[in-house]
Amino acid sequence: MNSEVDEQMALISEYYPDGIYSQFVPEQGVASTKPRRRRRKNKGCEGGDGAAALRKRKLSDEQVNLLERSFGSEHKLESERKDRLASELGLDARQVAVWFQNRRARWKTKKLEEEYSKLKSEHDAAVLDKCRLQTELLKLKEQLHEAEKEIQRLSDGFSSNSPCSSFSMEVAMDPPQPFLGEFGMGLGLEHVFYASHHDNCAHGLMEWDSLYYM
Amino acid sequence: MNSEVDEQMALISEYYPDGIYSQFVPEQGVASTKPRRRRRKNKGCEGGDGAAALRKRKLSDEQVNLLERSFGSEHKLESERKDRLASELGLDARQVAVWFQNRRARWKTKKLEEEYSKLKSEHDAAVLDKCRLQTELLKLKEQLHEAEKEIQRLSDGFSSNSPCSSFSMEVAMDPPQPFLGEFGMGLGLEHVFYASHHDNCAHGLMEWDSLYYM
DNA sequence: CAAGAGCATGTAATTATATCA
DNA sequence: ATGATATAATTACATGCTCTT
Repeated sequence: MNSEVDEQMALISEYYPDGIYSQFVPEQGVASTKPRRRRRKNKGCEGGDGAAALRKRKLSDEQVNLLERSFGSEHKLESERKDRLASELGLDARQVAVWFQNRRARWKTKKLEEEYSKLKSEHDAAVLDKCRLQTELLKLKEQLHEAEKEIQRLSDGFSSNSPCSSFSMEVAMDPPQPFLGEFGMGLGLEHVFYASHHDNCAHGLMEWDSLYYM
Repeated sequence: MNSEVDEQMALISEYYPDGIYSQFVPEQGVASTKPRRRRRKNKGCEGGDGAAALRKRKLSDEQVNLLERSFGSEHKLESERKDRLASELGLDARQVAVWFQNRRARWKTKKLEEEYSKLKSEHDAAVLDKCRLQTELLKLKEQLHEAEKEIQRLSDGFSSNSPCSSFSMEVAMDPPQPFLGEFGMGLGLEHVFYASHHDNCAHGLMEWDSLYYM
């Protein structure tokens, strides 16, 4: 019922005459100084089948499965493994190499996404923690203030002073002390600063969606 | 001296016989459930040039520039703009659409990387902040403790009690109070938890590099 | 030094699916 | 529902880099 009319339309796509790569690009006048071509093995038209050099897209599930398993055990691909896989799968060694390159790229992207999610949740937790700490801090300062008043009251109200007490009165009013010197700095991504993003509470809880159009 | 020879290369690569699309995918005996394909315009042979059906990879700088500018002003692409661009550039409307699709994908990836960097620095700053707060908190608790002792000493040493003082003695010993209920939850990426990663200080300052093989 | 292999990255195109007017 | 557009995933290719022979 799903409008899947499969009337013939051919998915081929590419055809390598294997001798035609004419250099002329008719329009699009560019200098085209040198037609130097690199590394263009005999790929394509002498593979195994007499069927003339048809690109075949979409590897089969089995092929993908094996490739995937192989990738799972090791991302790198040495010649030997490549050739073995190629013959096992009935593919070009070139295709196997390309597949691995693309797979690595995909893996990297996915990994970045995962890391982003992880970092995001950690960050949110940290921000919440900061909130909690700040609240607690405020409460403590208040209590300390009360305590000081109490002390003042007690020591003033009765005698003039109380000996053997080295209690200092300058509490709870210390400046925020800079503290951020050098740390694990400047190694990973290019521009990772410790810029004080002055994120007080209630900040930094947005979702990855909105920043699409920016 | 910077290997920036702009020899542009002019390589074509693909050749659409534009009538030959045989469907058979010779070897690779897989089930190949359905060869269904979609939408195969008459592309290629009606562009502007009389040169029959040559696919050229690598759009020219001018073409890319215009596309890029257009993309810059708006990521979406309506029919009208697409057709206009296509004719201005001497490209297929299909190619313009494809270019925009790919461009959006690229943009998204880049954006993710940027967001990761940004989030990372914010996170690091937050962790440092937490450290600072915890230090401060400890110090305050200590001071408060001292104050309590002082109060104890004062109120015990002299009279029995002091009136009009509602000072409570159970300070600085409050439990960490859970606090994380529901918040800005479950909207962006799939799995963003508020899992308490029990990250006390000195944690969470790693770089994006190591997690390659994991 | 040149040639070649492997790899990362960028780009073009295809396939598949979902969505919307 | 039919067609156009969007996204996501794939396949392939080009190119520049590094390292090795």
